[in-house]
Amino acid sequence: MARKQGSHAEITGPKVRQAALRLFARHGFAAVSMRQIAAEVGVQAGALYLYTPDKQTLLFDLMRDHMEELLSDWQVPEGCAKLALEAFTRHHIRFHLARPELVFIAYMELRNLEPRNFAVIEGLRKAYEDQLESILKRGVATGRFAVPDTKLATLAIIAMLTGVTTWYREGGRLDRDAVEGIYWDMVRKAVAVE
Amino acid sequence: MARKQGSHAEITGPKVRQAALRLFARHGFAAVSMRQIAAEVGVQAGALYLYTPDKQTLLFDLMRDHMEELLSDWQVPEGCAKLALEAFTRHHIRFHLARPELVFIAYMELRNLEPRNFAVIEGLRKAYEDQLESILKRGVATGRFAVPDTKLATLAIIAMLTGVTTWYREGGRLDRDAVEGIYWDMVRKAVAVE
DNA sequence: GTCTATAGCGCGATAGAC
DNA sequence: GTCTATCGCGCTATAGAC
Repeated sequence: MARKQGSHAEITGPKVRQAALRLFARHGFAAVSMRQIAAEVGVQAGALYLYTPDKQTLLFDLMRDHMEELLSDWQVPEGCAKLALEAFTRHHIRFHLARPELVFIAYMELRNLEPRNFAVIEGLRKAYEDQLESILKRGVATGRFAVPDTKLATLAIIAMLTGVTTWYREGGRLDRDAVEGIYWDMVRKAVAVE
Repeated sequence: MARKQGSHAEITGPKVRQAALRLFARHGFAAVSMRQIAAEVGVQAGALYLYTPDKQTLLFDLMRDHMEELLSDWQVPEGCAKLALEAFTRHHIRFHLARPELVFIAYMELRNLEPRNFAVIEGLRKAYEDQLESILKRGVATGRFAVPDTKLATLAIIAMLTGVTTWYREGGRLDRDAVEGIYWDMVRKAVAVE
């Protein structure tokens, strides 16, 4: 397919999303201007509107794609609930450490979504929580786990695991495998039958 | 002390802080304008500057006062590490559930602080984390707790407990005491010697 | 596809009347 | 202590040249 001089749509589109991702994560959606994003990409502000209808959609697309990838990347293992819980724990940490900026945005910018967009993201988030809760329920039903309230335990575990993104830094004291192991140890014990 | 007609400094000052608290928590610091705050208080935008030098200070004062109260409200119990950990857990949940808006702001608006203000808040946050870590270290030293890494466990526990503010609603399925008990059960088991 | 220019608006903060 | 008025600026989004 022929390409006009100065035409870089295939490159510039992703670069716009990438720049928005970095700046939203660093400064927050409301604090970032379209001019800043354009400067990061290396185009004029007006040119951004070739790649997104508006600033809100830029945010929503980042969050929706992130949540959909989180869900599609994960398959509940069938067998033993304990193995499923370990797989969930390790996958959650791996997935979140691999894309800290998206995680941060998906967590912090919910209130900047328009109501319709918010509902979509909340639905995806709920679906993800249900994955963990079903594992906990399974373990409780088979007597492998002891949790007083599966819904609350689901939220507590996800909060604990997601917190890893607030302090983990590449090249720090612990590598990713070590972090996974330590968190799994705490999760395992927290739901254990005494 | 005589009061001029139309003078309401003793009332308006706190109302400004209160309005800023509500609006920052709901929409985020960067998304809230001084005009919105003024409208909430029932004065004109210019009048706000009688009570704060600028918008940044309004945010910083809310966060600093919150963190200082969090610290001053808490005294580490001397004796048994397990009792100290239970006291910390229950106090953390009680304190956070009692002021969800301040908690939300202290957590979400760190990146909107100027560097000097950020350093102050980070210092207070670190001091609070140290309270919990010292309890965990004490328990590990006396063989009451088994945690592979006290620093990581500190952050994991705080993340888990603070997460309660994201879902707890007054008048919901569980009251505050029940929530405290359930979280304490998970924390207790997570650090337990097997 | 990207540019320049700009419409139309809201912002934080200040000045000065009352 | 609060008001009105305003400065100077930056914002999102669009129009139209190239």
